[in-house]
Amino acid sequence: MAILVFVLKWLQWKYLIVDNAIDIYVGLIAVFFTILGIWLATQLTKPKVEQVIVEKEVYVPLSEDFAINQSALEALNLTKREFEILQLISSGHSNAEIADNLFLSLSTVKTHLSNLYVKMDVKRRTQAVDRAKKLQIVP
Amino acid sequence: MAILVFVLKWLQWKYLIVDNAIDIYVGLIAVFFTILGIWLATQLTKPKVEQVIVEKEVYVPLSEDFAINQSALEALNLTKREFEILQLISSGHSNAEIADNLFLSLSTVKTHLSNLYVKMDVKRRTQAVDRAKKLQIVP
DNA sequence: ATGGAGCTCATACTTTAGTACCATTTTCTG
DNA sequence: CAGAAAATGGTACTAAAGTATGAGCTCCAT
Repeated sequence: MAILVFVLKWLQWKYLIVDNAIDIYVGLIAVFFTILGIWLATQLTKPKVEQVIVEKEVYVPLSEDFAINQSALEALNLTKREFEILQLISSGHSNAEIADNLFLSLSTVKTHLSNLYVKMDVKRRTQAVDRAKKLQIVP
Repeated sequence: MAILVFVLKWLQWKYLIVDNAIDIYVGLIAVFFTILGIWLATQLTKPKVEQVIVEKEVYVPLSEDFAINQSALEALNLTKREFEILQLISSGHSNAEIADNLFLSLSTVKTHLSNLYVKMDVKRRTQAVDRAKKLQIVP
C-alpha cells in the first residue's frame, strides 16, 4: 500500500499538468491491477484433486492366490483367537508350537481348539483344516 | 472499454472538484480491476487438476480344477499305499477311519504314515497335509 | 532262486491331541 | 456400571497319533 501511494503521488506530480493525462493514468492502474488480480487468482486457487483409479491386474502366485471367503468366516462366528489358532493348525503347527508362538499356555490353546471344533462341527484338527480350506477361510 | 471510459468520465466529473478525491478514485479502480483480474483468471484459466493415481488390485481368478503336480509327487518317491493314505489324511480322516476304509489294521496305517513322514520330511500329519497341498499333490 | 521293494501286522511304548469341568481376568457393550 | 462375551489357565482324564522294532508275505527283476 505504501508503494502504491508513492507511485500514485509520483504519477500525480508527473502527469497532472498534462490535460487528459488522467485517462492514461487510470488506464495504467486498471491494467496493473487487472494483472495483479489474475496473478492473485492463479496463486490462490487450490488445485482440484482428481482421483484416477487405475485397475492393475495382479497375477498372484499360486501360494498366495487366496481371497478369504468373508461370509463363510462370519457364518462360523469364530473369535479372533480361534481363527488365529485355526490358521496355525492349518499350516501344520502343533499345540505346543502354537502356545509358544502366541505366548499362551497349552491349556488355553486346547480350550480355544475345543471351542473351535464345536463351532466348525468337526472332531479333529485335520477335519477342521480340511473344512476351513474348503470354505476358503484359510489359504 | 466503452463502459470503462464512460465510468471514468462520470467519476471524473463527480469527484474532480473535490481535492484528494483522486486517491479514493484510484483506490476504487484498483479494487475493481483487481476483482476483474481475479474473475478473468478464474474464467479463462483451466482448472488445476492434480491427478492422484490409485492402483486397484484386480485379482485374476485361477482355474479351480486341481491338476496334480506329477513331478513333485514323483520326487517324493511315495508308494501307492502311502499316497493313498496321504490323500485320506488330507481330507481329515483319522487313522482308525483309514484302517476301516482300506481294510487295514491300525498298525499298518501307522507304519505307512511313519514312512510317509520320513519321506516328506515332516513330523506330524498336519504338516504332511500342509506340505502336500503346497506341493499340489493333493487338492 | 534270491534279494529287494512294497505291503501287511503286532507289541510296547511315548507323545500329542482332545474332553470335561471349573475358575479368573479382561474386554466389550447396552 | 452391570452383564455378556472373550480370553486365559488349571487339573485330570481319555483318545489318538506317532515311534521303534521285528516279522511274515508277495511280486518282480537280476
